[in-house]
Amino acid sequence: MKLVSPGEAAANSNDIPAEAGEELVRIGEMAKKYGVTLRTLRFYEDKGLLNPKRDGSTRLYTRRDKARLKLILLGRKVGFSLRDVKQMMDLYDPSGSNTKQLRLALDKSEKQLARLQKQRALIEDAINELSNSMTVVRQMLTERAAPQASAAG
Amino acid sequence: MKLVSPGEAAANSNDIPAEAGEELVRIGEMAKKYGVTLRTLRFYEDKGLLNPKRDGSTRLYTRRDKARLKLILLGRKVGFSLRDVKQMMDLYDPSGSNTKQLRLALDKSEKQLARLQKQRALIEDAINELSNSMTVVRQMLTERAAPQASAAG
DNA sequence: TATAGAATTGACGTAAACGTAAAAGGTGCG
DNA sequence: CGCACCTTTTACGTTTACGTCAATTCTATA
Repeated sequence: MKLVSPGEAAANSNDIPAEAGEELVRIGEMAKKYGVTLRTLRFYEDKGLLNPKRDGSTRLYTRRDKARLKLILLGRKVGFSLRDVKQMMDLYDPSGSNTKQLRLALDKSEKQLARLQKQRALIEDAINELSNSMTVVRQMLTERAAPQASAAG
Repeated sequence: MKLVSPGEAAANSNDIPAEAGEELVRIGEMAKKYGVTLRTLRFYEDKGLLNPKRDGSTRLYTRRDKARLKLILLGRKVGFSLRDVKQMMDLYDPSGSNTKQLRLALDKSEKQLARLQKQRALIEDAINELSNSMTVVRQMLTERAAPQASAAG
């Protein structure tokens, strides 16, 4: 079974697999395409997030795997754990309305949004505290002559 | 050697240690006072951030330990690692102007501030992406009747 | 055919800041 | 006197998402 040679994923030669049109790529291509490492792809698979076909032992990623990977990456970007992502994806059923999946996703999203907002607040707090401290330190530096036991000991 | 009995740290009885005025507290008091666990205090000590006296094997925290702990907690609040905190505190010299310490602190603070601002940006990004996704999902839910292969598979 | 470049599985390592359990020694109090 | 409570040290466990070998096999190409 031959497939697109590395470096010309689009320009397919002859000798196309069984079903035409299926854009199969190997792990190297896949990794480059989405800016992740091979380790990451194998890890995701190990965690049940991806499920590429095999040609012998070689992984072959399909269109579906790409879609799923995109979702994973989006999920991670917005701060979901891989577990969460998996949970949501596992609910996908191509032959239904996926109401449950969508509800779960929405539910998790609301919670995640709350977490993110909380985090933002914490970070802004930290920024303020840090800025204040910096002002104090700068002060101490400009008038460095008074070895006041400022704090540490 | 007796010390303040648990529950009345301020109201000192007689039988004060050697040097008067030294408010010695044991680990339990200390932990309650600063809202940390015993484990945390021991951990900080193990990492060289605290250095309480001992009465036999019992830890006795002094005023200095309290000042240092305050600094540690502030440091953690603004996102410094314990290593950073230690590095800065280790430069403290009660008999000097501590210019080096202050410069290091300022230097680290600037970097940390940058990191925090970057994080805030990332979080805001995430919040936006997530909000958008939620809008889409809500849409799909209200008009759930079109089992479009939205994404996952 | 030789060799460089992919790919595979397996498995330990990492980072941070503690949590938690175990086994045992001190201490005040009723 | 005995129990409850505090403290000690030691040391493995936790969490998350991979990184980093290692040893081996496959494959493409000159």
